[in-house]
Amino acid sequence: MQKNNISNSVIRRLPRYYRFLGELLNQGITKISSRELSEKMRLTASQIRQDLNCFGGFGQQGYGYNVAELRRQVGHILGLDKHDKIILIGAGNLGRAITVHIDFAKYGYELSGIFDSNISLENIEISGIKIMHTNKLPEFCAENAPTMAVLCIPKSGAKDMVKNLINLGVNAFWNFSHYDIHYDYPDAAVENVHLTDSLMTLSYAAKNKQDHDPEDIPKDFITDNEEE
Amino acid sequence: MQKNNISNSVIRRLPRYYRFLGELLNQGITKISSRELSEKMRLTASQIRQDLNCFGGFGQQGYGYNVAELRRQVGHILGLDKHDKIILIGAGNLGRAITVHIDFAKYGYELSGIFDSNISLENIEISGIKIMHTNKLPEFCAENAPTMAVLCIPKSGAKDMVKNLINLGVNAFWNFSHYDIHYDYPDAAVENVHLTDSLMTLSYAAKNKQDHDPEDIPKDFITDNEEE
DNA sequence: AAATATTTGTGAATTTCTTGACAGAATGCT
DNA sequence: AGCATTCTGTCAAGAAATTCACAAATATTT
Repeated sequence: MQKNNISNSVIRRLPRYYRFLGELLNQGITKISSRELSEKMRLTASQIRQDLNCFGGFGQQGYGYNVAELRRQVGHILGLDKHDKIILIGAGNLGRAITVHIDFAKYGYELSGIFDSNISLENIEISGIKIMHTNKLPEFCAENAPTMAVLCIPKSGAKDMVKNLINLGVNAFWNFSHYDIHYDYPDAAVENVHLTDSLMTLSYAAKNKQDHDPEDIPKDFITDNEEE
Repeated sequence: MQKNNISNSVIRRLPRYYRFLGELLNQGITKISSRELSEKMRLTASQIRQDLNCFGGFGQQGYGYNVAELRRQVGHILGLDKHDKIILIGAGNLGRAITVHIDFAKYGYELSGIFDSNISLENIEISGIKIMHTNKLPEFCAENAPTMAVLCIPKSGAKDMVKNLINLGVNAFWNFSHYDIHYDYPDAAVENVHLTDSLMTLSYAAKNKQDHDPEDIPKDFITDNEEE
C-alpha cells in the first residue's frame, strides 16, 4: 500500500490533515473534495491529492473523500491505532504540564508510568498516575513493555537515561531534553522538541513584520484551524 | 544587508545555528569553519555558507567564522536583541510550565505579565510574577506596551482574546491555543505550536522503524546537540 | 438515458531547495 | 618572503517539492 520512500515533507503534513479531518467530523461533515479541504487548510488541492496518493487512492472521482474513512486511514498511517504504552521521565514543571495537557489516549498511546529520580516526589499523583522512582524502571518495563518515552529531564542526565531505556526495550523518544539521541543510537525513533526555536522564529517574524511590508506571510505561518 | 526574500527553509534553520553557536561559545571555541560546523550539525558545509550568505558575509576566507560574532549576528537577525515585553495569557498547567521552563530573557524578551480569566488565581505568584485578572489587560498594556503574547488558553476563548490584544497593540502571538489567528488577522506575526503534531510524527517514525529497514532516518530527525 | 458537472489520480512542467565546484582571499608554515 | 593550505562566497548543476493540466471515472441534472 505504501510506496516505500515517502518524503519527510509529506509526513510532516499528515498530522495536520488528521487534525482538520477530525474537526470536519466534529462538524458532522461526511464528505469533502480536495478543493474544499484546500480552502480550509490554505494549501493547494493538488498538494492534498499528491500527498494522499503516496499512501493509496482514498478518494472517489466525482465524489471526493469520505471524511471518517480518510481520517481513519491517515490515523492508521501515523500509527495512532497501535495502542502502545508510553512512559514519561522527569516530573518537573514541563513533565507535569505534558502529563496533564496531552491526551495521549487520543493518539493511540497509554501513559502508563511517570518516573523521577527525585525520591521526594515518589507516590505523588499526577492525572491519576503515581510518580515512581527511576530505580523502578527495570521492573516496570519488564512487566509493561512500554515502547516510547517522553524525556522531560535536563541534558546532563539524558545520555545515561536513554542508554538505560534502550536496554529496557524503549525505542522511541519524544525528546524535550537537549541531548542528541541520534548521535549514539541512530536506530531509535526520535522527535526532538525545541520550543525555543519556535519562539526565535516568531521573534524573526515579528521583527520583519514591524520593519517593512505587511505582505508575504510565509506559507508555514498561515495555518491551523482546530478542535480541542 | 538582508536580501529581501529569505526563504522559510533558511529562517527555520537559524534558531538551530544560534543554539549550536551558543554551545560552542560555552565550550570556549572562538573560531569555526563551515566544514567543522557542518560535522557537528550534520548538514553540508555548503548549506551553512549558503544560509549565512543570505544575510551577509560573516566569515573570512582562510580563517572561518568567529563564533561569538557570528552568534551575535544570527541573534540580531532573529531579533533577539530587541528586548521587547511579552505577556502570557492563561495560567493553567501549560501556561505555568512555560512560565517556569522558558527563559524568555535569554531570547530577548521580558515576561512582564501573566493573565488569567479565573479570578481565583489572581495574585498567585509564578516565577516571581503575580497573576493578574484579564480585565487588567487594557491598563497593563497602556502602561507597559507589550508587543508579544503567549496564548495558553482554550480555542473557545482565543478569538475574542486575540481581538482584544490586537487592539491593545500586541501584534505577535506564540499560539498554543488551536484558534487560527491568521484567518482573522493576516498581518499579525504568529507561530502556532502543535505539540501533538510532533507526537504523531514520532508515532509514524516509531511504526515504520519497527516494520522494516533500520535505514534512511529522515534528515530532520538527525539533530541537535545543545546547552541547557 | 443522455448530457453536464465534479473530482480524483497522475505524469509533466515549474519552482524551490540543496549540493557541488571553484576562483579569490587569507592564513600559517618553512 | 614565498608557498602550500585553508576556507569563504558564489555560481551552476542537481535533486526535491509543488503546481499545473488533463484523462478517466463518478455523480447529478434535465
